[in-house]
Amino acid sequence: MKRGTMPTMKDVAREAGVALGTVSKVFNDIPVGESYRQRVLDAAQSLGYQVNSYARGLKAGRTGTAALILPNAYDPYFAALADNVCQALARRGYRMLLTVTGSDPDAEQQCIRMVEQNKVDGVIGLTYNPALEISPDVPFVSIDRYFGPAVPCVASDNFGGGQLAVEKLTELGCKRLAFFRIGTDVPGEPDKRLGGFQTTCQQRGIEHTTLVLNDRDGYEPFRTFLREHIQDGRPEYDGIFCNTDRLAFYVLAMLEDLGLRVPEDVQVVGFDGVRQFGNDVYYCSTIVQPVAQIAETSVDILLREDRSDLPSLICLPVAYTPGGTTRDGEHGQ
Amino acid sequence: MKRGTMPTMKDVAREAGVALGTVSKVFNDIPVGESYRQRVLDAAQSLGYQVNSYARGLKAGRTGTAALILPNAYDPYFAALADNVCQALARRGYRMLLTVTGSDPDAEQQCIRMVEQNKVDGVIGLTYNPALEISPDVPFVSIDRYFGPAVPCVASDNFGGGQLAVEKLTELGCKRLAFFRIGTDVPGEPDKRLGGFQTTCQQRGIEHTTLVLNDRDGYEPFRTFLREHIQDGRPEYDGIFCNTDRLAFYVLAMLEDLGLRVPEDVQVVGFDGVRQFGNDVYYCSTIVQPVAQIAETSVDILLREDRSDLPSLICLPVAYTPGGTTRDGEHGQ
DNA sequence: AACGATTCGTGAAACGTTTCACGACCCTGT
DNA sequence: ACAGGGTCGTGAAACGTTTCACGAATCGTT
Repeated sequence: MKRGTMPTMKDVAREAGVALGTVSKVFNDIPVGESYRQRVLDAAQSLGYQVNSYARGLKAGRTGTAALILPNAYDPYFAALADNVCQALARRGYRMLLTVTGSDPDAEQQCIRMVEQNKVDGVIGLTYNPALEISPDVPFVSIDRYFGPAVPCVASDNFGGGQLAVEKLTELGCKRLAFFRIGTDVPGEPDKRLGGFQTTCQQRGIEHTTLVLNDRDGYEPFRTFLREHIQDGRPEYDGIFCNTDRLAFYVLAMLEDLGLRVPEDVQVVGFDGVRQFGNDVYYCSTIVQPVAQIAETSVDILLREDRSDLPSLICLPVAYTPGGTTRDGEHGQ
Repeated sequence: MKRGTMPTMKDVAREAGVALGTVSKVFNDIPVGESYRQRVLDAAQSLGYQVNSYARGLKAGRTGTAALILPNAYDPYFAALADNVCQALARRGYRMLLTVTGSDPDAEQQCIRMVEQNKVDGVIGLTYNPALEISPDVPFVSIDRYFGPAVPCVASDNFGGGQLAVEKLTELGCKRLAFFRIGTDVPGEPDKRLGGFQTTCQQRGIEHTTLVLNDRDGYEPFRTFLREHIQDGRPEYDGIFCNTDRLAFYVLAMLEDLGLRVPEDVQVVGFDGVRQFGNDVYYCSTIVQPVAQIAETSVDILLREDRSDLPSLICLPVAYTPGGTTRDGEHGQ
């Protein structure tokens, strides 16, 4: 970056014949006489002046940048989040610093530090690290993970999602339901999907079971479960609610391997709302998380002026969407 | 962000009993006597000092941040790019500013401006905007789009990819090949996929045709083409090379609708290497772009010290990967 | 017509770094 | 023992903004 070549506020002030402070005011939307404002704008235009946001950041403390911390950026749900948060921030004139941590606790903590050190105006984080230290110096909004009343958390209505899944599977005629889940056991909001499932099943007297695995168990126990629960060529559990779409895909594959037909023999519902390439077609029936709303709300809370009375948990409504790929009726739901 | 609460270099200097400049040197890896260095480090540790990168950015001109500009972040290829670029930058101690433009030319130009104004150290851009003005003040690396000899471009070997697709389809026994493409006609590197396809077909005397559509045409012409090229229940073109995986998915769906079997009746190869959730399973047979290498190389060139003799175009090797979903053998290839 | 209140542009100080000319100190060679 | 050269820590100046106390100008009131 060539230096000395960029015009500064001082140059603009000289060109416009006004004081330095006046120029500053113009670029900070502080009321200034219209004729002055115009002169400054013209001068800035002709000089090609642009505010140096590092000088601004240094002096004013606000930098116009917020950070988003994600485990990774390739998972479709996270990618959608990154996209929407970026747009929501841009709409408010903010830039987005994206950091992927690989879910490594050290890396995450390091990222938070980097971010503090970088003096971003705020941090939105989706992290499963239970021991994460969040500096009280930087506004923080957590997604999908409740850190306690002091840290605002935005999440889907995971409990309601579990409930919805049960309702839909029931509507589709399923009699016996199974809940599948794999993943690190962390105190995140997504845990509540199980709660919603169980509670609703119990309330309605629906036969059900759950199979919750750790990451290290791998997916095979699901296959074993499915294989061992076939009677007379038909599955004992005719409705399967998977904790994520990803798991749902595996389950669909396993069912096919086992010769079970979807949806004739068994119905499958996932969670997340992973779409094909951003259009409105979903790979499988799923509880869709309102990603755009999550992003918008998080940004909204993050940038709120009055930080004295922030909500501690915001649950956004999910929706059931039948799967329909372009391969019409493939999953049949 | 509370102010006045953060310790500064001056505080560290006082605490350590050294001069301001010495502290600065320690944090810039400029040689300093070991005893001094240790004293500074200890003092910084005990005060919880962190370099204020906005002050650094202001004074030194380097900010430790690079920007990545993408049309969006949800497309799997772009998402993978964002992920890998972020990691590559992090490995070098840089942060990544991500901006999504929605491919709107104005937005893109606006982003470039914002980014200049933000004084990032460099910009990596994937943009199809032919009229984009790139400021010579900021180091720029283009991905997938050749702007001329003055702007370094990193891309997959798209021509080679086209060639590879023809070779693989031929190996699989295909006799007549079709190339499908949809998307804005821009002078990007991906154009060369067509060139590689055609050239190779001609060289080897393989019967072939191409069907290139504009975005506004939609996908239906492909369906029409496929329907009109069936004879005796078998497709006249038994090998289809699609410009992107996305298109390949549509084509697979259309083939199924038309009652044509993959791979018995017709083989399909896509381009990009879209994976399921970051593991090594691909949805369909495809020419895989080396995303990690593209990211690494782009960052490498962007941050190169000596900017006097930069390459103008770097093509990275692609690989053919048979599709295999977890739904074993679904696409059969 | 004169005075107080209000509005609004002014310019210097400060933000926390990096950089660089300077000088203190030490080592070597005669 | 002294001069010359080299090493290395020092501290002031500068980076481009924002902020704020100040004073000039304007307006309304008595």
